[in-house]
Amino acid sequence: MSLKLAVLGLLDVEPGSGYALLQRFRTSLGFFWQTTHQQLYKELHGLHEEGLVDCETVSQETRPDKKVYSLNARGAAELDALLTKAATPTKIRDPLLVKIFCGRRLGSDALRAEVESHRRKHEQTLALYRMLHEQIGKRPAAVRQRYHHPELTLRLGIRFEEAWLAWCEEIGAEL
Amino acid sequence: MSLKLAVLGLLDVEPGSGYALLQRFRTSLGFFWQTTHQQLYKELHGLHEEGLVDCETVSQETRPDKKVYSLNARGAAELDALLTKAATPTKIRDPLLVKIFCGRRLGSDALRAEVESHRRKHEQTLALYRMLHEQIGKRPAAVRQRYHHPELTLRLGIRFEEAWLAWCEEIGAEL
DNA sequence: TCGCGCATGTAATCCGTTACATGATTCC
DNA sequence: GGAATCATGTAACGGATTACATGCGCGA
Repeated sequence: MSLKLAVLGLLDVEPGSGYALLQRFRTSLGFFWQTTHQQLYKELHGLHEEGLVDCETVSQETRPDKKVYSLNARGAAELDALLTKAATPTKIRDPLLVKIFCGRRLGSDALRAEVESHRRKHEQTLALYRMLHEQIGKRPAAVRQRYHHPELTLRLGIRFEEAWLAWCEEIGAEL
Repeated sequence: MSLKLAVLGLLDVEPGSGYALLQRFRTSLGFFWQTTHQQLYKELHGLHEEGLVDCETVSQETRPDKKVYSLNARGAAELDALLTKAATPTKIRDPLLVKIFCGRRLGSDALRAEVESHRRKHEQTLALYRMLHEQIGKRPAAVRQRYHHPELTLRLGIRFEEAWLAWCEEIGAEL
C-alpha cells in the first residue's frame, strides 16, 4: 500500500511521466522505500484503471512519446484516505542481522569483514544524507518550507545511519 | 532468502517442530525479521524437499502428532554457503516515513498524533529490549557466550529504538 | 561504434500476508 | 462453557524481484 501512497504523493506535488516520477523517487522517497521501473509502471496503470489519475500522451520530437500522469479529484480523495489510516511500525529486516544471529558457524574474521563492509556503506550513506540536509538548510526559507516534510524523514535517515555506524564500530572491535 | 537462513540457523542450534521453531523465532530473530506459521511450515516443507533437513514424525499421547525437523549435513553445508554470501544493506521501509513524506495534505495535528503513537510503541519496544539485554547480562559467563551473537543484534535493536524515540520527540515538538 | 539517457512495457517467479480450516486438551 | 495452547495445514492474493525486450538520439 505504501507504493500507492508514494506515487499519489509524488503526483500531488507535480504531474509527470513514469520515467520522471522514477527520477524523483530515487532522489527522495527512494532513500527509505524502494521500487523498480517495472513496479512503478504497473502501479500507474493500476491507478489509471481505478480512475485515480489522469493520463495524457505527449508526443516529443527527438524523444520517445511519454505518458504524463496527474492526480485528479478522486485520486486526491484516495490520498487523503490513505494518509488517515494509521501506519504500524515495521521490523528492521536487514539480512545482516539474520546472518549475525546465525553467525556462530562463521569465523570471527569473516563476520568482522562483513561488518566492516557494511560500516563503509553506511558511512557513505550518512555522508550523502548530511550533504542533502545541508543543501536544504542553505535554501531560502520559502523553499525550505516546501521541503519540510521530506526534511523530517531525512533526519531519521541520518539518525539511523549514525546508529548503524556506531554499532558497526562497537561490534567490529569486539568480534 | 533470509527466512531460509533463519530456519537453518535455528535448526543448527537445536532440532524442533515447526511449532517449536516458531516459538523460538518469535522471541529471538522475530524482533528483526518476521514470519507467520504458514510461511514457516512452507519453508520447512521446501527445505525437506530439497533434502537439507531431516524430518521425523513423533506421536504424542495427549497432544497432536508433531514433525521434528533437524539439520543434516547437506543443510549445514547450505547454511555455510548462505552465511558466506555477502548481505547488502536494506532501506528502512517503514510506512510512517512515506506518510510523513507525503504528509503536506494531512494537518499538523493528525501527523503529531501519529508520531506520538509511534513514539509510544517504540518506547515499549525499547523497554523490552533493555530488559532482555539485562537478563542476558545476569547469566553466567558460559551461558552468555552462547548468546553472544543474538546479543549483538539486540544491541542494534536498542540503538534503533533509541533513534526512533529521539526522532519522534524532536519532530513531534516541531510539528 | 559503443554506451548512456530517454521512455515504456511483458512475463516468470518468489516472498509475504490474510483468510479459512481442523481438532484435542487444559485451565479458569 | 469458553478461551488458550498445541499442532498442522490449504488457498488466494498482492507485492517485490529479476530477466527479457524494444528503439531512437546523442556524445565520446
